[in-house]
Formats: sequence, C-alpha cells, structure tokens
Amino acid sequence: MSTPAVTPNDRQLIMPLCAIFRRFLKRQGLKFTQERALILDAVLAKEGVFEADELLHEMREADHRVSKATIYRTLKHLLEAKIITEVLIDSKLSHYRLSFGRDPKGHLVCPETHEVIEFEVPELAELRDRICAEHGWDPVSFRFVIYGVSPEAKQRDEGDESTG
Amino acid sequence: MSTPAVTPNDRQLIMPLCAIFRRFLKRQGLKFTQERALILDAVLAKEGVFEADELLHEMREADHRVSKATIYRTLKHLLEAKIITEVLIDSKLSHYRLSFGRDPKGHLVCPETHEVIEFEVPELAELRDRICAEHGWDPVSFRFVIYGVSPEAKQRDEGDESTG
DNA sequence: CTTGCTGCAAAAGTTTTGCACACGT
DNA sequence: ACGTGTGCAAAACTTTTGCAGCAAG
Repeated sequence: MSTPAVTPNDRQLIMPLCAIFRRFLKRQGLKFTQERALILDAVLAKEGVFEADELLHEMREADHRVSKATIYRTLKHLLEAKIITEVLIDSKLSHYRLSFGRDPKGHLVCPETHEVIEFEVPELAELRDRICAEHGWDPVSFRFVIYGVSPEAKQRDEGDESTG
Repeated sequence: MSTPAVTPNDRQLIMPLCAIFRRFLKRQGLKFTQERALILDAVLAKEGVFEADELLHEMREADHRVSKATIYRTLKHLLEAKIITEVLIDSKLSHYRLSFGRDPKGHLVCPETHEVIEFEVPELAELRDRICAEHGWDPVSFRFVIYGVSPEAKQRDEGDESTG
C-alpha cells in the first residue's frame, strides 16, 4: 500500500474545509456541532466515492456514534456548502465525493465488481459550457459516468465461461 | 404543437421493436403477454425520459390497467433486451429512455423546473472509448448529465429575487 | 397441460420527518 | 435563554417479492 501523492485528507485541506464549513453554517444561522465535525472528518477520510450508510458504519466502528438521521441531514448541508458533490452511479442509492477545491471528475464504473475509477477530462467542462450556451442555459455542474467491464471482472468471467 | 420530424413511435420502429421484444422473450423462455405489449406501447409513446410511475398513471388513464409490479418486471426485461436504457438523473428514482436504434445521448437537466433536454455529442463515444482503453476496460455504456438553470427557471427567479 | 405471468399486499431498502430532550451561541 | 440539533422510531417512497389464481405456448 503505497501512499498516493495527494490524498483527499491532506493537512492543507482539513483545516480550511473545517473553517469553510463553519463559515457556511454561521452564514445560514446554523451551528457547528460535534456531530457535524465528526461527519466532516469521516468524509475527509474517504478517498473516492462513498455512500451514507458507509459513513454510518465506519463511524460506528470508530465509536463515533452519530445517528443515520444526522448523517443524512449533514450531507445535505455539505452539498449546499459545495464541499461534497453527488455522483450519479446508481438510481436507488446516493453516492457522494469530496469536491472542494477539485475539478469535477468523470467516473468509470464496473457494475460487476463495483469498482469505481475517477478520471479527469478537461474537455468535459468545455463541452458542458458549449451545450449550455447552445440552449441558453447556465451551467451548474455535470456528471459523466462510463459503465464498463474492468480487467478484474474480465478475469473473473474467464473462470466462469460456462453460462447456462 | 407541430409534429416533430421523427418521433420515437414512428411506424418504422413500432413493428420491429415489438418483434424484437418477442424474439428476445422467446429466446429466454418467456412469454409475450398482453400486459407486456401494453407496456411496450406506452414506452414507445414516450418522447424522452420517463419514470415507472409515469407509465403506471398514463396507462391507468388510458384504461390499460397493469399493476405496478408488472411494470417494474417488464422494464427489467426491456432493459435486458436493450430496448430501453437507464438514464441517471436522480439518485432516488429510476429514469429510462427508449434506446433502440439510437445513439446514446447526453441530458441537460434543470432541477428547478424538471426540464430535461436530450442532446447528441459524437465526441462522447470517442471519449468513452479512449478512457476505457487507457484503463484496460471494455466500454459498455455511458451517461452524461449536465445540470443547469434553464431559461424558464431564470425567468421564474427574476420575479423571485427577494430571498429572505 | 405445463410453465410462466399477473395482481395484490406485504416486505425491503434508502431517505425523511415529528417529537422530546440536549447542546451551541 | 433562545433557537437549532440530535436520536429515535415511525413515515414516506420507490422497488422487490411471495403467493394464489390465470393465461400463453
């Protein structure tokens, strides 16, 4: 397990994000509670895409007991604060990713193995602006998800060739 | 209401799609029932993106009473038969579109007004293949959704400028 | 006739909400 | 102190499933 060059929970990020969230909350007349701090920490610790339930369980294991309801309520605030973004991967389950200070990314998803790879494509932002301009819309954000078969899934399929 | 040049329920499409679905079902040892025919008809009548509940209500109004369960079960078969595709617009609700014989499309979505515009971008298919090749994946499909503020929403906001 | 299909109602899964009490400012 | 937040459990919502009778091949 080698350390990636830049991780989402870089020291440089943690401080300002906490401050940014506090400021956001104050501006809305909301409070920066212990629970919200813990949830923000849990989010910062995630490297890629995550779901609400994941946070709940990870926090339980770390003995940071926060209720499901509070997690959902806080995720909404984090979305509004633009600290996280929703990533549309599954139409029955919400997925999120840390987005603060990062370019939007595309996602490569393997439905078989549930692998998710993030990738950056500068063209997408241009595309977004061009399409919006053509229709007279103001761009807000975008999602680009590619579904495919990962190398792992292909390998798995080889030993599984006998279908039916 | 002028007639669009090409509608999804073109005569040219209805026949083969029905035949294609029948063939698909037979190959799977499944049956082509009256209910499945009605649902396919309802799907063909939809111009753009639709949801399960929409079909249910529209069919009820047309006195084509089919149960929720059957609609969901049939949509799954239509997906497998590649007659429709899932469009990821909302993470809590499934959206579909007729996909048979059509290029994948991108979608411009306005969360405020719920408008959805389809657009074609040839570059997306190339992009999909390039990204997959870079990671050693086999491409299957993709979704490109842009969120933005539609002209209608902008107009609506003007009369709404006084934000508490 | 055999096998799969339908409708219903209940179950399952995620997300939201009402309420009484607790905490941040 | 005031106004929010929290946890809990129940509600809401979409989607799935078990079962008894029904229809397609």
